Amino acid sequence: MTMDGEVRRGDDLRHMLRSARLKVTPLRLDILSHLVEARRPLSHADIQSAMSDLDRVTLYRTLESFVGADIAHQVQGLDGVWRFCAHSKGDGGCPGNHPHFLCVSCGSMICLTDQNMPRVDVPEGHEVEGKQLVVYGKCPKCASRR
Amino acid sequence: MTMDGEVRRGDDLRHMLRSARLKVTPLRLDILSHLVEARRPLSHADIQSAMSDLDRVTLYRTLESFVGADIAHQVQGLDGVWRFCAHSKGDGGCPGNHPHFLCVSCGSMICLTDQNMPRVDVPEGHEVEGKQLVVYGKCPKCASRR
DNA sequence: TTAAGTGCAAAATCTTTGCAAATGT
DNA sequence: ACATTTGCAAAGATTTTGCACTTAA
Repeated sequence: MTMDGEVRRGDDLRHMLRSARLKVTPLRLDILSHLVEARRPLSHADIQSAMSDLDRVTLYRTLESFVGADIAHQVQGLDGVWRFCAHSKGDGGCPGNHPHFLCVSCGSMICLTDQNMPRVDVPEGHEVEGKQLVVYGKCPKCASRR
Repeated sequence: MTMDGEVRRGDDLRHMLRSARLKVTPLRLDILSHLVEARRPLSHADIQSAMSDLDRVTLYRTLESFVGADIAHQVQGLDGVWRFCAHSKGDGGCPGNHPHFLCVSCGSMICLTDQNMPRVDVPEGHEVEGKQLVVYGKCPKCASRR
């Protein structure tokens, strides 16, 4: 990775936070960076193990602020675990609303950004605000080693 | 409700449990009855408040046994709360796999049994075992009282 | 300067585990 | 009779709250 690339990336992260009216702090840059780099939804545990001495509570609040400021969204699979995905634009990013795939064996989740959310009809009077579609099964790794 | 209806229903419940190779106990009949009558997914809390002096742990295990024996399925919305729905056949039942609607305001959930699950393409090598689609928004009650 | 963010301790919840007593088949 | 199921107690895990200290703007 070039130095230019790193600088660019850092600036992007700062910009994401600033335009979301969140203060730019080292910790937020760090957490956001992890989410963006991952390019897939990460669980609390994923982030914690990646950033060893990170306070649990602070992580809860940071992720909450990201979701609230709409620079990330949260999804959960059948396992009840929340996973967070940054809304990075362009290049493999995770911009909008799309289905996710969850591996029930290893717990990894990926975004299916090339798929659209289906149209669903709801009974008269119901107001739809959004949808969440999780496809679950085995990822290639877990499917093969069996 | 006629006496005949009640007798029939009780027999149905017994039959559901028996054919799932679960022992027929008063408690299971009671919990299953609630799920079947509700005709929509009920949360832990829903069931507990409906059955005042019910041991939490026993409820966990009972619901687990229902799901394991495949006479109920579990879904969760964006709120991270598990909800359980009985697989009662026919007449408004909740037999298969289908989308659900969750009211983000009051937390009630309904089955959209008239809608099919969408087809979703996953990347090469991924094995799909199932899907979960939750549409969220406001139910008619919560949409109107605003 | 000051409103927002962070770290630590502690509380409140939620979920699981172990085991003895009760119960369906 | 015997394997299941249930209720209680207690452990474990997860999530939230409060508050003093620090930091970005």
